[in-house]
Amino acid sequence: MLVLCTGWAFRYVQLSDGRRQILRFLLPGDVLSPATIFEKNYPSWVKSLTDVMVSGFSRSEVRERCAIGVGAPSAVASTSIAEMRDVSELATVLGQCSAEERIAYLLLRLMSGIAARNVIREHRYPFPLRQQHIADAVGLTPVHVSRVFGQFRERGVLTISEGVLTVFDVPELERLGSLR
Amino acid sequence: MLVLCTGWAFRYVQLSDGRRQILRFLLPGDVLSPATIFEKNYPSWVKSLTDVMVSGFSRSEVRERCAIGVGAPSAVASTSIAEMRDVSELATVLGQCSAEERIAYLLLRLMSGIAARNVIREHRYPFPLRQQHIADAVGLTPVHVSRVFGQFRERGVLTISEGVLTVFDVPELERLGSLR
DNA sequence: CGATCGGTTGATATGAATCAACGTGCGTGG
DNA sequence: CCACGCACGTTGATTCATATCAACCGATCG
Repeated sequence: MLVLCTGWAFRYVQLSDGRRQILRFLLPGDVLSPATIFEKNYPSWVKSLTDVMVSGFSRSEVRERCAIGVGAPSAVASTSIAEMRDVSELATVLGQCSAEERIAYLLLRLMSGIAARNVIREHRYPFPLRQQHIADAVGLTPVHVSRVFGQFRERGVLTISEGVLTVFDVPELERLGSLR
Repeated sequence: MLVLCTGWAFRYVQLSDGRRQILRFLLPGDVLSPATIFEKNYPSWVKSLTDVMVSGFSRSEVRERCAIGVGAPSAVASTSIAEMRDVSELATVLGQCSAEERIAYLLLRLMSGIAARNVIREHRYPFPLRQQHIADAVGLTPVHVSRVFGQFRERGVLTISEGVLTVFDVPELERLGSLR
């Protein structure tokens, strides 16, 4: 079982015709592929976005700690649950929401993840994603992602530049991106 | 923990503006909401499609059996894994695939589930879904679902009528609906 | 200095949504 | 038994959101 220690990465599915779906962006502390806790050969593709450090627990180690019971069982359970909830939400967003809503949703999810690990001032979030990543995560074209960001900029909702996401209008972003 | 004994049902997410995403169709033997095995208050909506029978295991019962270890731990693990895989696949299909591909995918998934529980002859599958359900599952409009079915019919791929799905051209359906 | 990458922008095409009408079967109440 | 309403599916016309194609720009890098 691998855990991301520093840097950004993402887990994804690759179709043979080149399309890919990014299922989750991984931040420090995230398990690369929670399903492998239960099943050894669960196929799962991960790529790094930035420089990255990873550390590993063996499955037997995890099982042992679960047996002893020092919080490991609940830790395993809660990351599995979080995983389930996240993917279900993603499916819901992809099935039901417009381009704007999808992107807003993704940004909010990322923001809360980033904020949990960094001190955020003035709504400026470190943001290493390329528009291609966003496109692959929300099922849109990079050029359409660019257009949506253009609109967000014009409307004074947010900007991204030089690896920093700056949000001016959090309520508006939440209005669009929270699955009410 | 609730298990479906007879009949069809589905698990879904309801957004406050009326949109809903069907996450999974449930067939006999399926756990209504696997996440509740781990977390008591995991919110999860289920509706029945046909008349239905359900039976319940208490969480303590499950935990006990896991402790004794009569196959229960691996059963819990494998349904959780299957669940993860399914939702991830759904997200991938919703993010990357066209209307035809989405519907083909859904039908193939359902067919394998049905075939695992029934004797299927001449590719005729019992099929209680309304087009609205399909629409909510694959993120399309009911009228568009109707059009896609119309094309499938014209091309001699399949028909649905009177609660029976008949597939004439399985390879074509697989060409469209398997995430290669 | 040219090449490549990432993003932006415009023109156009296309897939799916929307709006609306219609048919059919079915249950319900008169 | 009939008439009506209603749910479900189909079909056509039109609109709208997003994709596609293409050109361009600035930064970065060998």
